[in-house]
Amino acid sequence: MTHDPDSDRAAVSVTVDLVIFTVRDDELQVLLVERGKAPYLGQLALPGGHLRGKETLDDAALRELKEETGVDGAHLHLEQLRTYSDPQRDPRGRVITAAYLALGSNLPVPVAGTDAREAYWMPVGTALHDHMLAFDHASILGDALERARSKLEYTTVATAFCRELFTVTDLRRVYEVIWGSALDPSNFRRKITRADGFLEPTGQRRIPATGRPASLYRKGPPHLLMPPFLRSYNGTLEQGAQVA
Amino acid sequence: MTHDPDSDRAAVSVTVDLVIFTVRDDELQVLLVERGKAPYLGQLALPGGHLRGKETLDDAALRELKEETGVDGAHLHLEQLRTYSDPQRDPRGRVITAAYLALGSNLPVPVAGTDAREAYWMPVGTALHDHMLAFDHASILGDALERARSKLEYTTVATAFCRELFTVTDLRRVYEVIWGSALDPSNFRRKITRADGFLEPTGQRRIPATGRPASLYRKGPPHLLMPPFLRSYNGTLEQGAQVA
DNA sequence: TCAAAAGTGTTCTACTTACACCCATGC
DNA sequence: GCATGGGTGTAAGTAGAACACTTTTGA
Repeated sequence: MTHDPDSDRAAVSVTVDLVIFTVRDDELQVLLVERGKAPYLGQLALPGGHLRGKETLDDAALRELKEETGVDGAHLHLEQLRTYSDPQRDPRGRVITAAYLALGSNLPVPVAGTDAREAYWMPVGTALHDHMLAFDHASILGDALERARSKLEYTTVATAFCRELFTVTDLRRVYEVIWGSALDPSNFRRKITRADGFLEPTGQRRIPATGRPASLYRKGPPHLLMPPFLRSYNGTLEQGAQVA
Repeated sequence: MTHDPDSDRAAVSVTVDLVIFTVRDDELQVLLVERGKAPYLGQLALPGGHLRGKETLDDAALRELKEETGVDGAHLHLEQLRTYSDPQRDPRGRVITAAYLALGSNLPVPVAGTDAREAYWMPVGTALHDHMLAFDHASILGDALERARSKLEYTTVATAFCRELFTVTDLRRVYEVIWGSALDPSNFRRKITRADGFLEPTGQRRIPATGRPASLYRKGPPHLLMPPFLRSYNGTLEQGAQVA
């Protein structure tokens, strides 16, 4: 916010990139678009676009989300992830990008975007392989994945991946898919049904193909999980980016 | 990162603002500068400056930190907090700012900055009162405070507030000052001396004015605290910014 | 009656909490 | 000695992990 008239201020373009996660086919998938022009022509990239004159980054993220998925943002979780600013990240010039993380359920198979790009859902593991993504998007995607994983520990956002009505088992599958590990059904049920405000009972039930019907719940308001629901102890992992 | 040649791209200036925290006089204090020009002439603000052509935001944050405190960043913790982008946040025009959080110990009383601004350490509680800060800096400072508080739960960054050599009680005071609540000395000691890699014993001791000498430790490498060291249960607080 | 999934109960262990108590130093 | 802070021990309560067991449905 200050004040050095003699410094060489960068002429900067600002974009917003979206990491849109959903759970499909028992996998965590991310929405990617095929680039229609250079650089990285034909390669896959995160959806995104330029910040406009009168909007906040949040506005821009919501607008891009709507353009790419047709979803209006009311029923999904959207949060700012981090801003990426390597001067070399875009060969065309100085472009910094604010990355956003969006978590949703039941997101539509995307239609062609505004400039006729093809968009696809792809498993996150696949997208992270082999320099498949343009720019620094693999790095952004990696950060988003870690953020999603840890948010599942400390908050109730996992419900953002579920439909309007869902069972405890539906929610457990979200955790299992995103954490990549199996959870004990009994302990999971106890934990989250006790956590105040995580689930709202509806009294309705869902009859499965086979087996006992399951109670259906609605998501409660998003909040912190207290106590948190920790992944199994991995040892020592650095949390968050540190500069120095 | 994309691709709408016809959109009205914003002409944006990019700055970096620093929330530099230190513990002085048993209080959490933040470094503020007195603005030397309009807008908000004479008011207090977070130190910061414009992003330059060939640097990352991290580089810019380190540079500003050095300019404001003379500290070279090697001995403190620095991380990106969030980017603030309200179109009205700066009356001069479109300026978005990437806020950084810096945690340090024993930071010097700042000298006059490059453009002869006065800089002060001020208790965070005081700085948050009464619209004292320029721009949206009170909001940034509030976010930084919450980030610092929660990082103390999940990581070992609290040692960033301590000098080279410190006692368990020194570290406990950091937690008490930042969380604003008293902690049981016995349980605190057990918890953090067990946490692998939090503290490195030095074999040295410090003789206090009165009482038994205390063992001196050095900080271990920063990492996640597992299991975390949770603040006492506050109920339901929203963690992190959510857009929709 | 059987398979399958939902849901409950039980035991063991580990961690938190609260607090009593001992230790090492200066005065 | 005694005051002061450093440091250890311990018992009660709570939460997680593992897993046996019961319930409810369709076939």
